[in-house]
Amino acid sequence: MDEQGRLMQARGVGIPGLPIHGGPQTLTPHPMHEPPTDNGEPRKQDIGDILQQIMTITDQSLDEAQAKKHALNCHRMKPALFSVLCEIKEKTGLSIRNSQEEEPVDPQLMRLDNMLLAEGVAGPEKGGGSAAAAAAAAASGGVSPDNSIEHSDYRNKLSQIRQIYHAELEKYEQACNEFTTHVMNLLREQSRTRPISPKEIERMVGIIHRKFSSIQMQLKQSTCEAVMILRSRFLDARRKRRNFSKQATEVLNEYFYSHLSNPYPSEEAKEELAKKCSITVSQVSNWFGNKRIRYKKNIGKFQEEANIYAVKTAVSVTQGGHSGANSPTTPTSAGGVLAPHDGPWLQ
DNA sequence: CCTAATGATTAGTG
DNA sequence: CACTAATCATTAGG
Repeated sequence: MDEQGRLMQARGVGIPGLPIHGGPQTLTPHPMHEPPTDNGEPRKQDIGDILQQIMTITDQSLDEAQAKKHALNCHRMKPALFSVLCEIKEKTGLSIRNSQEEEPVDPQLMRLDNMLLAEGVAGPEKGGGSAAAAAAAAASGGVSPDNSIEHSDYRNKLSQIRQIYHAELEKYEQACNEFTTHVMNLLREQSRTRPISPKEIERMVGIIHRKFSSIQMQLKQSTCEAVMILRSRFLDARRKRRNFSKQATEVLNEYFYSHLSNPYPSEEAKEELAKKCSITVSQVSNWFGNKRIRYKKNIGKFQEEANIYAVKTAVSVTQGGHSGANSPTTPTSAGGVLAPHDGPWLQ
């Protein structure tokens, strides 16, 4: 028991180089490396007393402790003692060990940052932002419908998200700075009454920053989510499908039925049709793909439509000169169905 | 509501 | 890569 008590005490203040005077008289330590100065003993005694007071201060009543604290605080040895204790804390790594400096730049955070940048949420201000967003849409979406009407809606929503994101980010930043200065002030304040090394403060600031950056990551993550939802809601044309204008379908149908024997527009023809209908080339291709398959699947259903558009005579199809004598008569005379049976594309 | 029409997407093919 | 065929998701209309 006695031994254990000694051990505990020794563990508490038993610091190499700082002899203790708390134990039994018989146990006066005599470190070998202590310089044999004449007045070494009184000084050691002095420090030992201070330490003893510090150790017992928690056992005392508040008022009494307050007075003792004050007395200790004003002791001439205090600064030196504190600096020594700070050094010891550093050396023993009492408060370190959680400083995995240079954390490997969390790959997930990188991913989020890159994505936000690509979406134009994080990057520079307005102009570049929307351009970046459009570029990203074109790059990943493959098809970038420049139908600006609904696109502006998308941009509005995106800039809304961005606004919120930046506001939140700034709020976090401010809160972080506030908290940091608060903690620093607190530590500085405390450093008058307990040994705190500057490095410790530095480390504390680092911890705070890491914590806040993890909060920031949450913000980034949810922002990314919001952008993704917006994307799928507005840019996925499948969801936001708009029928082509009457005029556009007219142009397309005209081409289709006037080239019924070979309804495969060349790339140039597609480009021209796209321009005329103010849609993209891919949309033209989609339209023709759909039209061909649906026409073939049920020719009867399209007869009426065919007759309407057939009044425009085919121009130079691959070689079909058969319909030369066909004059554009009144639609009522088209009771006899036009025969599209010459389509090799029907197999 | 339901259904047909319709533009877009996807898997599969050459 | 262009195309077909099937399918999805939305729109228009009864």
